Amino acid sequence: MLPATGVRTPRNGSARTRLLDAAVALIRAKGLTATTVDDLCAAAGVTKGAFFHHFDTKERLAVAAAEHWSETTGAVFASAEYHDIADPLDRVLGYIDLRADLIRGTPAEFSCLAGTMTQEAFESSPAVRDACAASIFGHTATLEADLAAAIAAHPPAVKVNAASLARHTQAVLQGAFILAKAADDPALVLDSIEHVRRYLQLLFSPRIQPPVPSRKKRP
Amino acid sequence: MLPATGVRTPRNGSARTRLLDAAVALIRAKGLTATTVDDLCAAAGVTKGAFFHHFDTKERLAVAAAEHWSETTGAVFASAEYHDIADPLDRVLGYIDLRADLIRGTPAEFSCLAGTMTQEAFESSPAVRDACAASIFGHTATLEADLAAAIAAHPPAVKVNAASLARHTQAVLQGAFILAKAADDPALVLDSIEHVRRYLQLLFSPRIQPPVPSRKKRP
DNA sequence: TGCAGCATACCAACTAGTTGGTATGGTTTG
DNA sequence: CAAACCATACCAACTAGTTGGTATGCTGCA
Repeated sequence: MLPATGVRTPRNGSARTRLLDAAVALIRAKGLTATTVDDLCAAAGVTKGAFFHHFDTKERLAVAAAEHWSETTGAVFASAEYHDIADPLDRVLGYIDLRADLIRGTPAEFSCLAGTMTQEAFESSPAVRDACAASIFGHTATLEADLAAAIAAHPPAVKVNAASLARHTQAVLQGAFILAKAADDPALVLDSIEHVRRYLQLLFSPRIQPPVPSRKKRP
Repeated sequence: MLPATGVRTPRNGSARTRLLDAAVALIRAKGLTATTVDDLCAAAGVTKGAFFHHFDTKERLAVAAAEHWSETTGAVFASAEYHDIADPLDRVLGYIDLRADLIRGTPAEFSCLAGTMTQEAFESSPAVRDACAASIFGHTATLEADLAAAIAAHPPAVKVNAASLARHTQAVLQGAFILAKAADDPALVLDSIEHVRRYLQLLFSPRIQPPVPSRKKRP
């Protein structure tokens, strides 16, 4: 017989997962500090006892939320179709186009949890800051491989670094999220995505007189 | 004789200005919500009575801080030397280089107050969000004129919009601030600045076979 | 003398975190 | 196999401290 207590679902990790999902949603909308433990409990449909059973402190929850965020978004990109594209540059552009496709709904729905939390935690909470950094730079790492391959396959006229380029794409997205929030207009994100896309195309497209490498070592 | 009460300086707007300066510093470091009224009063060396004499609510202070930020930073850019450069594209690049020069100290010292506050206020406080938007897009407006002139003087192969390009440069900066905060490394900002700089150069540099305008109107 | 520009003292509501307890399912032991 | 034992998951009520905000009074200047 099922107990009449309602929400009770003593299944493994139910309350924990609900709290993490609530954290992602609330922190993206209101920020970390403004999201109270009571807010989180109400949104997840659990009590404070449950909260502090799973997380020692609110800070620990924030760290766990960043990890949760990395896992869920990581899964989305890992299973995306652009990986199947043969040319590495096209793969990178496929990634860019995917990012554009994901801009739907309100800023709170498409913006980055890690980027949002970083602003509030970078000076006051090293643990949260590091978790955010792991999320952001863990993501750039997935792009970096394709960019390195693109550089090898289509050497740009200018010397560029794959890691730096990967980080730049993330910076553009993070910044575009801020402008979109300020203007309350998701279209601004698409604009900036178009600009990085063009930057990559210009960078990798053959230029006037590509400086033919003299190849002294092996004639 | 100076009163023994110490900090008393009843000069015009003294407490108000000190509160605004404190707000800029504290909010950039800790965020808006985490910065308490008591924090602000302590940093400014005034009491709560003074605070609420000048600002009805904490939200009003945040709005005033955004305006204060616009004024002080606006003055810096308005008096900058890059305006003297003849060529509009070089003027834009001069602006970019100035932004790079301004990256000194910690992220809390060089990052943007408006961008930081936007993240926390965009859903919960329209007044603050609008003040941040005014600050950010007011700044892009100053760049937009030079970009429009650059487009006219050096027509890019691809059709680009001056306003969109101006916003993109801000997005890059805002996003780079976030990455710098996450990694605790100001150099990441310089990296991204270098990328936008190169984007602009590639965009405006003559391409392979610049599509000669047919000029039907005036032969 | 009136009023801008503060200071002091205070408060109600909220905050993160605690306490003591219950329900449930698995594991050990007689 | 069942009773005893125990760990996990959760809950309701409480607390010490903090928060934004208020009420009221003082003080130097125009």
